[in-house]
Amino acid sequence: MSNQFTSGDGGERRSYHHGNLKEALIAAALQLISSKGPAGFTFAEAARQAGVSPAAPYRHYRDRDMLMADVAKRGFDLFSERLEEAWNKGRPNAFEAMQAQGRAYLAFARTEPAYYGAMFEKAIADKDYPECRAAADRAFQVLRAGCEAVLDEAKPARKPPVLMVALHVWSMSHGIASLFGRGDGASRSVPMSADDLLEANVLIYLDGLGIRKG
Amino acid sequence: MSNQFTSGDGGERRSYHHGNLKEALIAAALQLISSKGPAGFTFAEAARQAGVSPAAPYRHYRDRDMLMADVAKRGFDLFSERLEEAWNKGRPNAFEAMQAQGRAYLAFARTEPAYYGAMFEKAIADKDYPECRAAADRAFQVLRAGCEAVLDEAKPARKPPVLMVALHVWSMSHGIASLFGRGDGASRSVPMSADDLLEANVLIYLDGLGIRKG
DNA sequence: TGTACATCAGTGAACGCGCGTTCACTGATGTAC
DNA sequence: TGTACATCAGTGAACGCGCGTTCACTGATGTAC
Repeated sequence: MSNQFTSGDGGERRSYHHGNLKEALIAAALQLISSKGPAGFTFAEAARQAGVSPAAPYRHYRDRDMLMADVAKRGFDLFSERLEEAWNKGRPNAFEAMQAQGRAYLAFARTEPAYYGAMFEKAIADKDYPECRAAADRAFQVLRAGCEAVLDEAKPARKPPVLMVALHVWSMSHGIASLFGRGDGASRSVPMSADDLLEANVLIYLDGLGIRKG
Repeated sequence: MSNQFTSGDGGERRSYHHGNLKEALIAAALQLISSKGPAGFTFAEAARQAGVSPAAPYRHYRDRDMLMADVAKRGFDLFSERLEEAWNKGRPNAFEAMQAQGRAYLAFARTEPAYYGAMFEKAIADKDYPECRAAADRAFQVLRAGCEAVLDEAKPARKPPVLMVALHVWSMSHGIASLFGRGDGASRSVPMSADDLLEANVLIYLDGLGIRKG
């Protein structure tokens, strides 16, 4: 199967078959979501942008929502990778690695607002898309594993439930990302960067758990 | 100006003039947003639900987004009221009052998902709607005042910047509300209530600031 | 108190548009022999 | 190596639909005198 799609975005094809339509649809969806929000993405326009008739996408996705769910699923997969990388197997130590993970969280929301929007603002119920949900769960497990390692390393006097800590870290990250750390212009302006805000929040929180740097 | 709108939802009018169309449009918008999300709300359907021709809303709002912004603005106003009530002038003490405010935050997101969606997920830039933005700022000031009172009451060894603390409290609340505490079914299921999660998060955070109950 | 009139808040028909989706179809590709 | 054929991945025309918005209009209301 030779790959005949062209490199540019305008993309006139040379052959009857596109050769890479699925990927092109995902790319178009991301571009549309990032410029007009998850609600502004349409099947028809994605097709147009991929240089293909409006019926073509149906060879690859059952309907519009299925494509949306696939975007979200891929977003979660990429998100997991980024968090995993940042975690870097807990080096140099769990405490530092967790800060890096927090920065990676915000970096993802900032640099991939389209994925982030598809993941958290898609107007479809993820219970109808098990693959998407599973990918989301995997991403959460990465966060959770990090929290567990931090607790194991620090051995605070009273060890809190790992799940609770992970949910807290997720909430703090997501709260800051959605209020102040979006790549698009929708974020409120405040006199601190989202990164600084999250780092401080997590540090104070860990302090409250009896965990200090070192 | 006699008020001739009928009590029921179906609402057949008796006269040529509606008498209360603006309010009816807001009500319809809320109902639509809560059942189909902010993106699922249309001007035409709001008119239909108010029992009025599709041209009528233009007597009250310049366009669809203007109505959306008004819903968000009213949401922020109501939100401010609820937070203010819960704060109850800092009684019995600032620490307790802040917990009550946290519960009120989640209660608002849970019982008024339509307002909450309009406030935080409307796909319009609030810089274009100064009244909406001003209402949002007022709501934040309520949160901020609460944080300031808590700091004043507790006088921790090192007093952190009030603005930072307020942003943290807002982020934690919003993070938990949007991930776990929506009124609609979109929330993930976790083995703790959103209320418990937020209370614990704030307590641990305050502890980290050197502020303890009492 | 009655009446003329300005203003307000609706009507309803129409417009152009883009959407999702379907259909019978066809060009290109890969494979069996 | 050549050929017949199944399958795959497109086309393009068409459909019904609901949307936002506009227009000239009209019924109801409030007010000046």
